[in-house]
Amino acid sequence: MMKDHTIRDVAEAAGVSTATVSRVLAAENAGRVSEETRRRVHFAVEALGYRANHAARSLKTRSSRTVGVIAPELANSFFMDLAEGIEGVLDAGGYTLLLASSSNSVEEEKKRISAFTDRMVDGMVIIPAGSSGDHLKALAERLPVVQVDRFVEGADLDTVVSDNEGGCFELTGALLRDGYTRIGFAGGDITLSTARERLSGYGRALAEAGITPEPEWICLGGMGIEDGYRRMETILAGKTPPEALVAVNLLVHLGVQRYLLDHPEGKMIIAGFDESPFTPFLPLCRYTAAQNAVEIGKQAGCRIMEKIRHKEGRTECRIIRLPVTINSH
Amino acid sequence: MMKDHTIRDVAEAAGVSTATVSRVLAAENAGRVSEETRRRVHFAVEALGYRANHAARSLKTRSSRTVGVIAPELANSFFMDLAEGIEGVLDAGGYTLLLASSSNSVEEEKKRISAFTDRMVDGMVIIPAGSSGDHLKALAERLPVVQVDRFVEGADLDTVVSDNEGGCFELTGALLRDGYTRIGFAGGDITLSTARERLSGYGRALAEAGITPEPEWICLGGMGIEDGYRRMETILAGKTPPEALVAVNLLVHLGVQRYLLDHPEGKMIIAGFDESPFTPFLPLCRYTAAQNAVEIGKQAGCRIMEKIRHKEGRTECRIIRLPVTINSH
DNA sequence: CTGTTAGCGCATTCAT
DNA sequence: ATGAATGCGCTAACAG
Repeated sequence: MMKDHTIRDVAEAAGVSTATVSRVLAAENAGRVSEETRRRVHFAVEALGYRANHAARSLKTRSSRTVGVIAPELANSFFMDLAEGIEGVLDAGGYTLLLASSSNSVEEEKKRISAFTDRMVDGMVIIPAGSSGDHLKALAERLPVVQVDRFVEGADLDTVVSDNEGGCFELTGALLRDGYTRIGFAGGDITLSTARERLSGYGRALAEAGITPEPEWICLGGMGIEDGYRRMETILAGKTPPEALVAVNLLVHLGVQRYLLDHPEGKMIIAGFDESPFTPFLPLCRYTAAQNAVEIGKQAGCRIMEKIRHKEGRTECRIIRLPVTINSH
Repeated sequence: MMKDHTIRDVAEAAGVSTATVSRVLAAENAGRVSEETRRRVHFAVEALGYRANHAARSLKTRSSRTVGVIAPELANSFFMDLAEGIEGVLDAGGYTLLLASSSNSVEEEKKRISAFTDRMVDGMVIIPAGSSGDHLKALAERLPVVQVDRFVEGADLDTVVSDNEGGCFELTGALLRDGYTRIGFAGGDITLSTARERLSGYGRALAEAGITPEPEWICLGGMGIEDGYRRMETILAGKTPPEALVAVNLLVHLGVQRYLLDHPEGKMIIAGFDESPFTPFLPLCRYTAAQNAVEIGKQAGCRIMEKIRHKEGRTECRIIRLPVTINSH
């Protein structure tokens, strides 16, 4: 087994000083070194199987060539598609991704942020767990931050999100064009910007059609499967239940369909935000608004890399909105 | 904005030496310090908002209190359930999880491993991307390693996996008890231990029932949705297609059902390994074998923590097999 | 273009 | 029980 070599070993093997080795290895920056020396150093590195000590480098440079990503949960393919999009960009830029879960809790999110700053990540991409963003604002004073998928109040940060309002407007519009007028909204947690924006798009579509929805057609709350299930129960309990429904996200959509599967007496046409490989099997699903999660991730990855590279201070923060695709089934 | 304080600042504020601060902060080990001093140090730490420099500590101790997890892909809820199981255990033990994707490539896996060792992770949990495991074996010489979900050849490593053989035996048995005798197997990549073991369980069930499957009932290959789709095409093209089918995993299962959705003339009852919240909507699905991914993760987390704590050298490696649950639909 | 030197912040002997 | 001194491996001035 090959002992761990240090930069000094490489220096000796190549017959140069450690500073020279460091210059050769320090990226393709302007560390002026003769071609011959460079070659010898590289050779020694190969021969010894040298790997730079990351901790020592970080200690010295106060940078770790990593960016931290915090998602509300790991077991959510939308978030992970996002993460993979980010990872691709970072990889290409020689950066490594650190991934952690906030378990949908702002408290946990704060802990993760601390863990990441302790590890001297050069930047962070965050899918905020909640709506309070003071800690994110404070964080952004210290290092590059990009928020994705969701907004947070009171912190103007670089942001990459889908066009939730427009998407839900279209989704609702598709149902309207099919002739439905009594359209409900199986909504979500309005402390999340996504849920608010989607509700807003739904509302605008109805308004433009001159329709005033019954209050009991609109049902808000959590955004999990169980929430969708109970939400459907509530909506069907109204006097004049809607004949069609817009679901705020995939999980609520799934819960809604599960309820309808268990209680087939309730008929309903559904247009749902988000898509999945399983969507073709959801019997009541008529339309979906597909987000391009990987692309969101890529954009976020590019943005964070830009900010890191150019050490952008508080430049005006950019907000990127990506379109969604309406599909019919 | 609060400047970053060092251990020296804390020492001064508390009127002690840096060595003492270090002793107080170095976990709850036997660093003998008087209660009074300890109190003063803690107070100073709080007052200054001191956070130890992780890089410096790692450089000195050659440990980072992190464990790396490598999954073949992030956007796979089975792997991420696993990861969350691991994370829970690590968290409780004061360790941090680093997560990376090998993109189903052994080459990428090697790169990730290097990135992790560079970062001085104290141990690694790996879902192997392929069947070649020399690099894993070599890795295990250097630090604690646990492989999960899948086996790798030629490296005896600590392992946590589901009872794939038994699960598939039961799954097939359930179909047999329903009276089906012509049962096919929409299998997967037999370089993966999971696919091999499941095939084996299927074979044993048929053998015990005295049934010899037609060769064309068994179809192997990739383990994605598209693979399942094409696999179904192949299986139905045989002279005497089976009347029921065991699907090696969720993705192949999904692909199979998608084919059958597009070609309703093919009838088929399906028993599939793995489950998902969408399973109730798969019309042809009769049985599933549900793995407890979170539990696998927990076990793996516990095992890696044990090995790290006790600096277990090459103790005999333990293989943990977790049962799966057969559900009918 | 290259070598010498001086820390980065911490844990850890070795004294006391 | 505590302090002083040393060095982990690396990069960044500063010289030459």
